[in-house]
Amino acid sequence: MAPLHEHSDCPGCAAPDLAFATHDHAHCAADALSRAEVVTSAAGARLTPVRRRVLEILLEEHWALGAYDVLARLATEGFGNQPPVAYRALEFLVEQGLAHRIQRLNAFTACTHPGEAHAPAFLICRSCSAVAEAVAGPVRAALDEAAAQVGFSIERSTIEALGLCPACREATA
Amino acid sequence: MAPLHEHSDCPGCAAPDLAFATHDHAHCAADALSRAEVVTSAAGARLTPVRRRVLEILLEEHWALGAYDVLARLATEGFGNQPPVAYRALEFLVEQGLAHRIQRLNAFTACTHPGEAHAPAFLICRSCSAVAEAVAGPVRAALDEAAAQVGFSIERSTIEALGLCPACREATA
DNA sequence: GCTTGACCTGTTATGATATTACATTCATAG
DNA sequence: CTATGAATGTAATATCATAACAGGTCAAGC
Repeated sequence: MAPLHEHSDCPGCAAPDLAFATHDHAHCAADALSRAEVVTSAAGARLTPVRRRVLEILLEEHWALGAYDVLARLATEGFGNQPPVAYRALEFLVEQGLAHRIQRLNAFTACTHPGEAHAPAFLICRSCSAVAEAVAGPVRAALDEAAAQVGFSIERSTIEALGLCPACREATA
Repeated sequence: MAPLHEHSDCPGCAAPDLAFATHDHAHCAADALSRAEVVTSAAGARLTPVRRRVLEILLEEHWALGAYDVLARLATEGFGNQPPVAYRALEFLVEQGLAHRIQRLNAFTACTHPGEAHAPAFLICRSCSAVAEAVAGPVRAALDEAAAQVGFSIERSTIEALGLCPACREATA
């Protein structure tokens, strides 16, 4: 799929470490939303009000939200306030590649590169909680290689790192 | 730390894909236990009865057990039957590098290479539930490189792959 | 325009995983 | 032998997740 705008025009969108870089976040979020429209309609799926709203909520910040955090937001806005409401919308977004589940945090984050095929790796700052999607190609390749050596075939992978983002490392030092 | 025996003498222990290979499991488990004694005493820690028993339970099979599974076993053997009993022992084993937590499964597995420094990667068979520790050096190196590119410093990493082990892939085909 | 069927949303209820707080027991250094 | 810190036991509760079913929405085809 072609990007909806030239990323080289957009300082921030071009960065792999989007979440850690200062950038035009309103643009970043609006772009993700419009890509979401494209992705879902191409898949013959419907980006309904709840689903769209959940994505908007995830897009507000570059960190991960628990399902119950999302649910609380939804409830104040007139949507249902039972867990399945949030879990179903989140599951849909993950299936469509519009959001990711962070296993370490039992939480969800909006995808910063929707519509682009990628097996993501996540960098999670333990100080400010920001979550960035790293360039995962080489990591995934190394993992595939390790699996191939023992005859294991990988279907899904979880690659997450916990540590300090540049800004927090700076602040700590 | 020097290994407690020559692994080249031990078909199975030499394999990186121990969990997927047929091997002398009694030996494998006994070896892990004796290494555990060494590791804990070297660290000035105590391998108490509960802790030792939890490790033995994890060592019975090469798959991951939930904290409540472990707890149920402990309870039938006269140990406490409240969650903290299991969680504390498991936490201790993880701290000592004698067990690992599998984030994807919310479960724990005995380490197959205790006493050897390693940032592990796990291969989880979705069919037989076996969990193997893969050779993770190159994977971790690639992840470190990706993190370094954006100035992120990694403290802990989670690398897990879900798929089919050689035997189950064979059986499915 | 009606029907029908698929999908989506909402709710109840429950299950699964994990932690806090505090009381008690145990091992060991002094 | 006793003081001390570590380990264990227990109750209570917090947090995360799903099963099962009822009702509503919407668009395709008649």
